[in-house]
Parts: sequence; structure tokens; C-alpha cells
Amino acid sequence: MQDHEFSRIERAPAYRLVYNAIEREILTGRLRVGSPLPAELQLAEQFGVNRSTVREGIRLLEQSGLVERDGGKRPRISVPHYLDLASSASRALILHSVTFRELWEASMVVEPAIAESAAQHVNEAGLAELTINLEAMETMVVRLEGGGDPDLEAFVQLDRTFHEILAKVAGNRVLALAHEPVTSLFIPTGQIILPRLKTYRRVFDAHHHIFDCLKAKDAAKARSWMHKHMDDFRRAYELTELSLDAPLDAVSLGIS
Amino acid sequence: MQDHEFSRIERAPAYRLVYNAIEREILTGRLRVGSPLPAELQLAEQFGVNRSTVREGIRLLEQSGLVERDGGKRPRISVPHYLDLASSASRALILHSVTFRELWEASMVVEPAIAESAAQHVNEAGLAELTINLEAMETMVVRLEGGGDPDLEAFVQLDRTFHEILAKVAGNRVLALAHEPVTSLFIPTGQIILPRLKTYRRVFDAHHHIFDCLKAKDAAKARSWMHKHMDDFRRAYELTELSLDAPLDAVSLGIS
DNA sequence: ACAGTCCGTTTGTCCGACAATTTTGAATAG
DNA sequence: CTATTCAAAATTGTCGGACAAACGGACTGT
Repeated sequence: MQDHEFSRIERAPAYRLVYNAIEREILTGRLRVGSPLPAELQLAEQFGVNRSTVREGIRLLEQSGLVERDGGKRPRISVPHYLDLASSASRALILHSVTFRELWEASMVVEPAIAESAAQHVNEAGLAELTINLEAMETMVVRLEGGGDPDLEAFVQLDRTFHEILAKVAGNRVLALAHEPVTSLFIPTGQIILPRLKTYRRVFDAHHHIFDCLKAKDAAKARSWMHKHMDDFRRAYELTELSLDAPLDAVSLGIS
Repeated sequence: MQDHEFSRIERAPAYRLVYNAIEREILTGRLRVGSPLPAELQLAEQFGVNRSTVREGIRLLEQSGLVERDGGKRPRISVPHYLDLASSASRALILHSVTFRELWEASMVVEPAIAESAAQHVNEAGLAELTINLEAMETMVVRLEGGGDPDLEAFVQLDRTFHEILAKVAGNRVLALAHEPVTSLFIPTGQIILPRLKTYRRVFDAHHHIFDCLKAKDAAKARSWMHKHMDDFRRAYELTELSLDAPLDAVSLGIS
């Protein structure tokens, strides 16, 4: 019989208050990025808490990327890198049993947009990076077609790198963020597909077509080739008779 | 003249080793999600370090979402929520001076896809949620057109909620992840646009059209209305004479 | 200008302690 | 036997102090 709803009482531990306070100082610019954090004892004195408590607060800052420690030196204030956070999010997606279908749908949306933007913004340096990547992959494909032993992990790594270079070239950090789960989760499904269907050259060809579009600055064509390339993943996955809606297994992706 | 490359020497502090060890136990399933973390003293004994050191390691786990504390109770092992990590990433984007153009380009890609998927998967409960949201917004628009005092924050919040409901209804967690910066950064630019151009009803109308498409399960139309809706943001932003390529300012977005 | 040395500061780690709260387990009532 | 109650044990959050190792900076001698 309660006739009044009390707002939930929150008794945050002191170390979290320390975290909040310092986070605020950083976000509002009173503590400048790049400068060293004040000494622990000084902070303890200012906050009126013990040094151990301050240290626990600093650990929170450290894990959230707002503070970087470099050896035994004074920790420095830094800006968290969004791609690090994105890869944590990808790991979380795996733990939440994300499905192949979800990843595929997202890749069909994000990657073509990245290819399009990359075609518009690509420069010599980007093309050079892509060339190196393509040559490495071609070497590997030729070796495999000669009956070589497949090094799946290395192949998938080259595949990922190709798409990462594209995302970098596209020059859109929000799209790069959206694209992170695609490289770290979707493309590694190749580890399941490739050995069963031997589609190595098909992947290489797709990359090469996209590369040509970039060189020709043909954004529309780049988009459409990438679209086809992503859809190939689904078709191949279906041929393996795995369910699109079954949760992906971290182990079989070689993600630990 | 160095003929041998030494691998970089890494001297991680003990608390980080503790973090790594426990993280591993969780990811490999030896520590089950939902169960309480072993007592600090027990961990300290097992790892052969002091309890303070263990505690610092636990703070790292806490911030990365692998451990959840609930009051003074035993911290429990949990799965990090990807949306929390995404909102950290959004904050990082702001600190990295992300531009309106980047957010807009991403929104033009992600939001129409979400609308399309939402139209395919929407159910009664989702429509009900959207109805409540729309009614609240209509009330506010009518009040504003009657000369009422604009509560920008509340309006933007309703706008965000509409898009968040859509993302939830779409049922794709990877797209939801990609869409997070759109709600937490892009839509709040309305705080800049709305008071200058008074486009309240225009926003409401767009939402209503999208809602109708969902009710009719017309995915293609939902996509196209959302596309138009997002592009409206750019057109409005350009009319304010702000540069699309200038970094967004956290303060003016009401993000602290 | 440069290398080496000394010294105060700071971080990383350990030890011990205690209040507040939670968990456990045993005693008790129904 | 089950449910409740209650005291004891365990656990977390915080404090205080201590010390080795590494760092930073000033000083010195060349």
C-alpha cells in the first residue's frame, strides 16, 4: 500500500563518482586531451577520498578509453578510438547470438555505400594499398589452384583488410563504425564457406572488379559490384546448408 | 643498422593480467553469465596478488560490461549490451569532431533500411508504441502552432524515440548498432534546425507517413519516405547556413 | 652540447583494518 | 516437512600506511 513512488535511490560507490567527475572535466575541456592526468595523491586530496578509491576510478577511465597509460609513465588524457569501441560491440553481438542474416542484411546496406563513397574519394595512396592487397590475394589464389594447402586464416585476413582499406578511403567515420561488425564478424564466415565451396577466385575477382571501378572513379558501378559481392556471401552460405537464422558460433569464426 | 627486429616488450600491470584472465574465463564459458563473480579474496589467492590489485582488474571488467554490480551485492557476470557500447562510440565520434555530412550520409543509408525492415516485421505492439509516440508529438506540434513555448529538448526526444522504436521493430541488431549514432547525434541536430525554420509539423508529417506505410506493410514506400525524411534534415541544415563539413559541437546538441 | 648522476615524485603493489551490507546457515514456529 | 526468523560468517567499499621501481628534472663534469 504505497501511495507515493520514490525515485530510485542510487548509491554509487565513491570510485564511480570519481570517474564521473573526471569524465566531466575531460568532456567539458577543463582537462585537455594529451595532457597528463593529475597525480593520484593530488586527486585523492581534492576529492577527499583515499588513493585506492581514486585508482579504481582511474581504471574505469582507462577501460573507457578516456585515459591511456603508457608504461609506468603518467597516464595521459586521450580520446577513445571509436573503432576500438566498435570491436567491443562486435564481441557483444556474438555473445548476444547475432545471426548470419542480421550481419548479411547490414552488410548489404553498409558496404555498397562505402564502396560508392570510396570511389568518389579514392586517391593514389589508397589505390596503392589496395594493389598490394590484391596482389597478395592473387598469389594466394594461384597457389591454391595449383593444389596448395589453404591457409584460411591468412586468406580471410586479406579479405578483411581489403574492406577495411575501402572504409578508410571512403572517409566517413560513421559508416566506418557501422561497417566494423561486417569485417570482424561477417567476412570471417568465409572460414566456413571457403573450404567447402572453394570460392577463392570468386572473391578475388569481385575485389578486382571493385578496384577497377575505384580506379575509374565509377561510384555507381562500385556500389553495384559490392552489392553483388555481399550477396554472394549469402548464396554461398545457403549452399553450405547452414541456417541463416542460427546464431553464429565464435569458435568456428576463429574469434577468441 | 639493426639486423634484428625485437618484438615490442610489453609489461602489462598485474591488474590488467587479472582482467585478461577473468575475461578469458567468461568468454570461454568457464564462468557462466548470470553467476556471481568469485569473492575478491579468493581471486587474489588464486592469482597470487593482493586484493587491491584484483579490485582494479574488476573495475576494468565492470567498465567493459562483462561484470555488473548491483548495489553492494556480489557483482554478477553479464553480457555487455551492444547499445551501451555504441553510445560510447557515439561520444567518441563527437570528440573526434565528426561532421554533419558524415552523419547524414550514414543516416541516408541506415535509416531507410531500418524502415524497410520494420515494415516487414512490425506487429501490433510496435504499432501501439508508435501510436503513442505520434500522438504525443502531434499534441506538441498543435501547441506550438498555437504560439506555445517550444520545448526543443522534449520534441527532439520524441523524434529520437520514434526512430529507436523503428530500429527495435526492425529486429536487426547489427543495423540497430549502426543506427545508434543517428539517434544520439544526427537527430539532435534538430535542436539547431527546428527553432530557426519551425519545421515541427514537417517532421511530424514524415513520421506519420512512415507509420502509415508500416501499418500497410508497404516496405518500399516506408523506405522511400524515410529517405526523404533524412534528406530533409540536410536541406534544412543547409538553409541554416551552417557548413555540412564543420565539426558538430556537443554543447549545441545538448549532449554533455 | 652532451653524458652521467642524484633526488624528489609518481605509479604499481602489498598489508592490515573496519563499517555496512549481503549471504549463509541454523534454530524456531506453523 | 516447510516457511520464517535471526544471528554468525562472508563480502564489498573504503581507509591508512608502506615500499620498490620507474620516471622526470636538476645538477655536474667534460
